Amino acid sequence: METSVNTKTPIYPIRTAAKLLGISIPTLRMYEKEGLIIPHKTEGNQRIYSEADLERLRCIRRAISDSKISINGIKTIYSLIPCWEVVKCSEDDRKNCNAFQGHEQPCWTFNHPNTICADRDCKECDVYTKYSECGKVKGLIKKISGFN
Amino acid sequence: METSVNTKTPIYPIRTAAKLLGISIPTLRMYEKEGLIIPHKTEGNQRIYSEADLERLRCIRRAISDSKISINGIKTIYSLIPCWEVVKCSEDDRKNCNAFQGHEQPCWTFNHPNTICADRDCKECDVYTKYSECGKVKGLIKKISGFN
DNA sequence: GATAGTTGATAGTTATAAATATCAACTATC
DNA sequence: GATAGTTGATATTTATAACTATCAACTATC
Repeated sequence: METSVNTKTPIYPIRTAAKLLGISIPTLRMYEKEGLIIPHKTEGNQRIYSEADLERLRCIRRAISDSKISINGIKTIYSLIPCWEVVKCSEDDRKNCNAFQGHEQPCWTFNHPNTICADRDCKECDVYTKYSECGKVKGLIKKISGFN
Repeated sequence: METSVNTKTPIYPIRTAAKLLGISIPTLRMYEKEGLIIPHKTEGNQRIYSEADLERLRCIRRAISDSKISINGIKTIYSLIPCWEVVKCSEDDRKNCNAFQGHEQPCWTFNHPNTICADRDCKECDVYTKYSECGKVKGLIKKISGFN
């Protein structure tokens, strides 16, 4: 168990995060509303970002600014992540899962009643943390088909 | 072997296709330049579209106008289609294949020297014809992981 | 308890992707 | 061979997604 400060420790309030990324505070809130990012929150509901969150956000910014992929495009790409292979959910889970059925929203933006994910915290889940960019998504698709 | 006129038979010149879709001729040319569509061509290099082409284009239009996915987003999504599972290419093929490695362009926009695809006509390939929309792409990803 | 920073919401701005218009050179059809 | 339609290329327009500013109500820190 990691106890010291690491890349996942939330430390930056929204103003600092925005400044480090070179964007405005409302933009950060929008990315969250769109389901691209899940920052930590304080008891008083204030957002705090970790170094890993910033890295994820830089990745999102590259997709938007450099690769010219729209936010809805990014959401759709995230929705293609084969999450069922990552969390190893059951056939019943998949039947009950809106994320498995759809292709508009990332799985972590859904409620998951009656699935293995119901008890889990999406922002700690590998599906959310490990496949933030296209190359990694494609890498996972290759992997589940037996290749690398 | 199908001999009569079917959905894949090229019949519409560009003006007709544009009118049927409610878009301009330059827009149709742009979609082709971006690699979203591969229309048939006459001996004199003029485009002719089939009913299947129109259906594909309607699907692209929905992605852009309704789902708000940018053209580069659509290209990226197409690049995630696990084509290697569809054409059953060899490990050597995959090593030599820019489509397998990348995630910016659909595989049918690449030259495929030194792969099984070198001899094939991409616009007849299942990769191009069968996975024109997101739901179908996700369906294929599910399938190769053993589910439906 | 006063100051600084946050919240979500709405209204407004801006940057630019997507679409169109126009062109001279070429192809098709009668 | 004349008319209509096409080609690719470049320049221009337009629609709007992405972003920002501002607000009163709330939270944090001294």
